[in-house]
Amino acid sequence: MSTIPEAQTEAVIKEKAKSLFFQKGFLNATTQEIADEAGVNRALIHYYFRSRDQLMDTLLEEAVNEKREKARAVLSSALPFREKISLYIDIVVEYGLKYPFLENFIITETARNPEKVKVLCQTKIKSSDLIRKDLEEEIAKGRLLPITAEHFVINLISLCNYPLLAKTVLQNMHGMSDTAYRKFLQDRKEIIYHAIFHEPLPRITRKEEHPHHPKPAKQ
Amino acid sequence: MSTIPEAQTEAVIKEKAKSLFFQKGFLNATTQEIADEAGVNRALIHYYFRSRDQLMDTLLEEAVNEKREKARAVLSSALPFREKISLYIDIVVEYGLKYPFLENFIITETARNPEKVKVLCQTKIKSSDLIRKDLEEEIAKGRLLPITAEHFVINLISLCNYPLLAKTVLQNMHGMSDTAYRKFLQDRKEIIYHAIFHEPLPRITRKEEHPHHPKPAKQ
DNA sequence: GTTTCGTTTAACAATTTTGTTAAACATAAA
DNA sequence: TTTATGTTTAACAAAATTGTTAAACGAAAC
Repeated sequence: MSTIPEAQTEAVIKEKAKSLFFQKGFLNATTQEIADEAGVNRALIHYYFRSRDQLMDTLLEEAVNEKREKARAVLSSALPFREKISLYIDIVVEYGLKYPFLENFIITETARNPEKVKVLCQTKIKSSDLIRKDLEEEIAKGRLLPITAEHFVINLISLCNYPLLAKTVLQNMHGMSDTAYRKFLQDRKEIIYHAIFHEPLPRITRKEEHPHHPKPAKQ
Repeated sequence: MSTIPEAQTEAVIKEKAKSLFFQKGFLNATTQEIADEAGVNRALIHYYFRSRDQLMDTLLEEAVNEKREKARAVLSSALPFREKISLYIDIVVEYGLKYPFLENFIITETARNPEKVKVLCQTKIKSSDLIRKDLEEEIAKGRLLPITAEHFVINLISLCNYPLLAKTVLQNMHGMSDTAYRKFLQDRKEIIYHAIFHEPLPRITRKEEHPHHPKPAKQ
């Protein structure tokens, strides 16, 4: 039917474009540069995505959905509140390590095109709504100082995401190698938990703990 | 000598370009768009700045220096530690209200041109160095839970800056008008102080407190 | 008034970038 | 082998963008 059907050119283009934007941070990459990265002819980008803008929209939408799903999965789980948050930090930081410039991309694209945000957010279940009940219970039990769910979540994502956004600056300012920077972010998992709850991470550090497989529990 | 000498075309271009990049968040603005914003002929941008890249470099350098000086002024003052931090939050948030996309610009430009960071940071007095002594004293006196100066500062600037970076997204997600967003950031001053020190802001809120005039004290 | 000199402008040139298209290509079906 | 169909390519066209330049302009000095 088609040439090299298993290569899935469309997916390759998206994958390499993601790499270019989200990992290498080249937010002004041209269609030619994307094509080069994917090792395909530039016209294929138009063949599959019609225009550069539509490719960008696709990438943006998928990225936002992916992040949203990650957040939703953890925050709406049945885990105890602090376990949830701990897991959330872990996942966001790990994800940020993989795609250091994703947040930057989201922010830049939405700034360029503010009406695009409405489409992205209209069906969005806000993270703050997902943890509001838990949070209010914690506060009622006196286990946490009063704070609104909105500010709580924004504190959390600020602490997780800013060091990713500022990667280049931080790395140079503190003379960190790439491995040193990774270590730095690993350390931050505990720091963030501490800043949020004003107490150390419970028990063992949870570096390898987040599940890649469905939970065994079901009954 | 010159046409409209008091107009200071060069300064107007820089000012309007700053407005375009830092306030409106149009990070891909062309020279034509900058010229239109400034109400001048596009060639003047080359006349004064030689190339688009050099204009960008100038803006970037000035922005970074301005921010650095603001931070340095507060953090190296003789105020008590918590006063310093409180003032710092106030200034950073206010500055962020004025230039919501400045951080974004810095991050994008340095990502596009990583060697530019070295020039910007080589003489930089790190904020973490400015508060290290204070911080260690606070910790030694048992008034603050142990944390490194680096993480402390990064927590602080993360909490201050991320909500500015994510302005467009946050505003749309929570359906905030511009005034509601300003109010939200005002509220955050206290929230941030609270997250950092695990206790409420001392005494009166300090909305109008930061001095625009030199301090009376001298002797 | 004219000269001078820095500033401003319009017009031009070169380059980059996006988007289109017709032809070439490869595979599967006939 | 031929045909049909979806994919890929090179070449082209159009638009956008940057950078240059010669001429126009305007205020101050002569």
